[in-house]
Amino acid sequence: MPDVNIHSLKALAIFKTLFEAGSASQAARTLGITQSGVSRSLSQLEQNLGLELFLREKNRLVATPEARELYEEILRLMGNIDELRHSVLALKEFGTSRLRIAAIPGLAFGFVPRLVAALLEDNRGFSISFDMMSSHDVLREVESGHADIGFVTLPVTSRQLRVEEWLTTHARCLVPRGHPLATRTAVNIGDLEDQYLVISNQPNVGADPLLNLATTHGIHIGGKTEANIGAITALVANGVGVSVMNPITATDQLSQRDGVVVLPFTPEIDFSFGLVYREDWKHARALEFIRACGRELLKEYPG
Amino acid sequence: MPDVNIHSLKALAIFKTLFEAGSASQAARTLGITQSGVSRSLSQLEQNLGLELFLREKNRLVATPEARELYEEILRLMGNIDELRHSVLALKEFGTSRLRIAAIPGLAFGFVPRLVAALLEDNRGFSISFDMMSSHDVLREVESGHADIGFVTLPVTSRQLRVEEWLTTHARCLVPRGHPLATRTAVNIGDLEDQYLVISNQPNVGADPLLNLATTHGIHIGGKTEANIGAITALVANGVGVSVMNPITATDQLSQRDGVVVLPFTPEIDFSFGLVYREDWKHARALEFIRACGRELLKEYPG
DNA sequence: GTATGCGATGAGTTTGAGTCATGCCTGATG
DNA sequence: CATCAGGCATGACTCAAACTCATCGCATAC
Repeated sequence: MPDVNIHSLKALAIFKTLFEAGSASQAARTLGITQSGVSRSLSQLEQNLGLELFLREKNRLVATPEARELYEEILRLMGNIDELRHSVLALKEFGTSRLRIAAIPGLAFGFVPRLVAALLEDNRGFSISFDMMSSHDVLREVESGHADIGFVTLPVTSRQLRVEEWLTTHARCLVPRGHPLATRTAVNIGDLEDQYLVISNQPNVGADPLLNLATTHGIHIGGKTEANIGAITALVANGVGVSVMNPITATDQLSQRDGVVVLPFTPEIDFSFGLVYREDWKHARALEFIRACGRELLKEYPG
Repeated sequence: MPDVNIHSLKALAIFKTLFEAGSASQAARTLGITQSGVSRSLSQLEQNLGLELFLREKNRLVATPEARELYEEILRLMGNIDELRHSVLALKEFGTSRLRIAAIPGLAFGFVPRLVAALLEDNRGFSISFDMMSSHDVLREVESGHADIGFVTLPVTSRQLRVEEWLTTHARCLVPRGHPLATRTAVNIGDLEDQYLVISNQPNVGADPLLNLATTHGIHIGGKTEANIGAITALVANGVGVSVMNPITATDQLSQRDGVVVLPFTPEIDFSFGLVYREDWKHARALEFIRACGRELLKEYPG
């Protein structure tokens, strides 16, 4: 029984051109080979597959329904090969074609998606997987090799990972438009006396820097709502309370939302985030590219 | 710049074996060629792709991370090629590798799925799409070429389509266990006097054969619920009423459901279903195979 | 009838995949 | 330390597959 051999893509490619061209002569011209080459390739392919692909009617080649279906299958395969080709290009250029990213929620709805878009714009060959998780889990994922790079808030401690600071800035105060504080040019911790606060629900509850700051300054707050960082601006916009958060996440979320005023906040609460990756990634050419994209991107953020 | 050529699958296959084997000599043994052939193929592939796939360390080949990624990509591609191979096999055997089926709801939850399973069991190369719709829409889909074959209740009229009767039988009466009629050995239309009926909600409301029969026999029914044919046995099982339906659909639905008794019904209400396909499909080898599968399947249904 | 375009095919040529023989290197062994 | 075994690279060669060339038969257009 003729085993369906697919030794040569060439025969498939010739068939594809032939099918598209409609005649062997035309296909030959397109391919830059002779008509006899096409004719031979076809008859050989037919023999190989055990399929009659073209009827020879009145000295013309007429595609059979089988040829039509095979053509579609081949189109699919060519697409797959194209993907492989793209992967190879990414592999050449960046040393990898697969980039698994883990990031904290504060960066996962704006900054990292934009970074991913920028990366893909330069090379469609990248196959990217992107997960959002807590800073601690980001470290674990990168350490264990389940992710290639991670974005975390600094400082972090990890013996195994390289840590690269990308940005250090200060937290801003988010105030609903119409709120008494909204007309100020800056907000001080003292202004938050008796204010209702919206804060991020971090895993370590006592670690919220704003609450700690309030405590050390003897400020009594009016109450607090903990929420996922992705929902905080929405809560602020709806007048639930005021919040203090890093300007990156704030900018990401406020780009489409009105009704929130962003003000400087004192005393300064440091916010620092960066990139982590395993030791064995230190030479990956992709890193340099990611850094460049990130630098470019950060310019678009205030501060 | 070296254009990433993927002329030969052979080189990729050799690389794959090499990667799996870990050494060129072993790969050569596996492939039944010589070590020098593998060595050449590799260095050529590396040149082609412009990638260093193996480091030559102390006279051993050591895979680079790039090689690892390429290997995974190649695995994927090989899988795709395998799919193509299967399609070709289906194409050889049945003249098609794609089968688009449209069927009426009464057959869509049991008979046709089982038929599809039987087809796939014989040849995994089939790519099947299956839709459920009204008998009228089935005809339209097949006529328009959106579906290759259709299953409908007969009789149908279509100038363009070939119609093939597969089974003619008589409708049965479905009675909830515990119902006064449940102990009978057969049910006559007269027995339905004052009974609550569950009937299929066909598009043409006045066309329900059971209701028509009742009318002509002067039978007064206690009431009726129209329901999707897929839900009728469930309604009967829960004591909503009795129903009369074709034995194929009944069997399909009752296989996992207790609480319903199926009885012969008089006078006989004919039920006939069959296959429709376009003229240009009359020679498709797949048809013969589908018929065989169908015949086999029908044996498992009662009478 | 002639010209043109298409496909098939026998004969000849080119190409490149694979083999053979060989050399180099390294790590194990006694 | 000497030897040996196993692994990779490479120059020279071989051979089959792929392609070209030349030519033929067939259909259609003018």
